Amino acid sequence: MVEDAFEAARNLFIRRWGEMAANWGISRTMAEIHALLYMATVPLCTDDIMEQLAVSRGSASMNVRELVKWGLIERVHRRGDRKEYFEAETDVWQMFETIVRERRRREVQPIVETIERCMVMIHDAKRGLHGKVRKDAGAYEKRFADILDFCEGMNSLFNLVSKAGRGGLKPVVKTLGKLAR
Amino acid sequence: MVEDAFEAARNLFIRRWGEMAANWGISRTMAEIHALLYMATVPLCTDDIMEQLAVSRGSASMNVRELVKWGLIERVHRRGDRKEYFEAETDVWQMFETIVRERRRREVQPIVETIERCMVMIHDAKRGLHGKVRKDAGAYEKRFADILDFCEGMNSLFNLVSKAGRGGLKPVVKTLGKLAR
DNA sequence: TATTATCTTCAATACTTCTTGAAAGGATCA
DNA sequence: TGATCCTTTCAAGAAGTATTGAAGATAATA
Repeated sequence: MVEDAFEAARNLFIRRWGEMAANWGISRTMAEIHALLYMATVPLCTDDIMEQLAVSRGSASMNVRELVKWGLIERVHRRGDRKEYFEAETDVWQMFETIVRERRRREVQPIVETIERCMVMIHDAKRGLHGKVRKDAGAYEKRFADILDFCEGMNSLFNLVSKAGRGGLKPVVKTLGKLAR
Repeated sequence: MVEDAFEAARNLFIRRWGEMAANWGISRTMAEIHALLYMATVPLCTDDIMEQLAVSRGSASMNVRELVKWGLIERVHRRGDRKEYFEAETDVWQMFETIVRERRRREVQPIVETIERCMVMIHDAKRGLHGKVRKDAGAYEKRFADILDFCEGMNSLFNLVSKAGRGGLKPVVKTLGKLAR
């Protein structure tokens, strides 16, 4: 039966998507649910998810909630049906933007703030030093400043790519291609 | 004592760096060792690492090896000293390139290959279908093609930014700024 | 209001990953 | 060669994460 080929392809993809996510600190099941919904042509309910991925109701519920919080899937209601259905964002570009924005906020921002604080600490301690110790202070400052610089650059880059790339990455890549030459 | 301020700042940074890494699927200790070496103004040996981070010899050895494999730190030998010392790459840009290149190879490539395979499966199964089933096949194909497209775009973007950005991200950001306007 | 359908929560448990420390392996020195 | 110093390995155990399933909460219906 041909539907088997579809399902095989889809399941293969779901599995790999989950494995990849696991390497990036995202729970495998959460990513599998995301992949399942991404591929689905109609919204799915909790029971669909449980059945297709062989996970418990609790797990499905938790992970779905997390995905909604991330903004990667949405709850959908159907008239005359008490069940909740879920639907994934299928615009890959939008997906990317959502993920990067969230991770930046949750995981990059804290380290940036910490480094800023570290720089203040070093700067304060530096007053009235001389010789080797002062030189060391300078080295520390440079290390911190370099990372900060990098973070700021990546930040702008993301903002710009995000704006410029809404219609696809091609024009961005093209422009940069010229620059690199 | 002023060195205390240096150490406090450094330790704060090391802790945060480790926490951040843990969110990205990198072992906390490995990241802490990396941060310790990144901040160090001289190469450190295994005993330094053990002492400063309070980890066992085994753990230090394992994690250091992994970092060398990633290309983020290097072994350094000193004349007249049997110990091995370690030194981190301190060019943040180079660090970024190394990390992205490695992760792409290890984690993104597999999913790209899987998707390509999935597309072939769907394409083969599609022959001689019609009506709704054929339409579904089309939907599947589009989902796969979209991700692939995105991956390819990001790939080129990274290659270009990588080339163009060696001297810092600023010119890249500037160029893209014009494009976005 | 009672009933039924559905969703959420959470303590117990299964699973995975990380760390330890001691033993074995290698290299250098006297 | 034997002694010494240092590194690597790995089985056992600790720590951290994810999953389950059933009880409790919630909401729609009759």
